[in-house]
Amino acid sequence: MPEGHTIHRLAEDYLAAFGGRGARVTSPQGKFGDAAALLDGSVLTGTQAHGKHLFLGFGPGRWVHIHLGLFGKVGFGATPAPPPTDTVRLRLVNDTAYVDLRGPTTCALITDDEKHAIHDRLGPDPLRPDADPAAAYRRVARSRTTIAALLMDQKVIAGVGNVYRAEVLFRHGIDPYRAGKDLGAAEWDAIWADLVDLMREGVRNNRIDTVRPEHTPEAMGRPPRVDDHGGEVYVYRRADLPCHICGGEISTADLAARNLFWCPACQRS
DNA sequence: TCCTTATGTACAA
DNA sequence: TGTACCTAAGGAC
Repeated sequence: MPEGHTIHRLAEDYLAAFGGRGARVTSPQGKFGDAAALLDGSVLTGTQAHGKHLFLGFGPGRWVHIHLGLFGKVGFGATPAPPPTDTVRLRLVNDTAYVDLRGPTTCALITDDEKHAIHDRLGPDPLRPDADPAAAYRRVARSRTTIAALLMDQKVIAGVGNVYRAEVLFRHGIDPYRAGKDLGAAEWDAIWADLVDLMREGVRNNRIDTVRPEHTPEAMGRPPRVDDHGGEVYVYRRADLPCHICGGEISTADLAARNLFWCPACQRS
């Protein structure tokens, strides 16, 4: 499920299963049909991720741009591929593997120029080696917007979604409603470094885990548990449950049409 | 079987 | 700020 770590993992997985070989390309659902016919039989030459955007390269100047949005899902499997259902927007098949893309916000064949335009409107991505955290901080430091909203703004920082947003603010004891301009450079650097660590682990494990070893259920003498999004977290979707650290109730609120979760006792400043 | 919900974004007003 | 888009799972009836 799609925050930046998922997309970077997909870039790796698409390349591992399909890189360097010709693939059958189809769009059983039809919306990508013309482009699929054009790409059918061509070789996947490289993959890239920037934030929540995935790029599949099929030769020079030909990219499939994928954004999963809220509902998009990707499923890999070994051949023989089952008959596709009519929601499969894009299917790749080779001798050994198939992969189905369903429900993406975007699946489009684009040029180099169009790809550049997408990179240009995205902020630095903690998972990319070329990322410049200072560029993100320049925007944060002059904004009256809350830090919770800024972390979700892909122009400011690319790849952070609702889970990492909530979790990283908890891990740093920061009130989600604090204005960006009131965040110090050292605080930003710490948040960025933490996101790099957390999101790299997310790519490795293909899930979001944010709970430090000393706060796991085992360490705290509670029954083991995995949150229903697939990993172990402090606050995301834990409204009204006890905080792992202080035992107080986790709060939730609407912020810019998304669910915000935080511990008002642990995140006071 | 229907209703709600979701780790997202873009556009209109 | 609200709404539209796309899909699937889980819970209520």
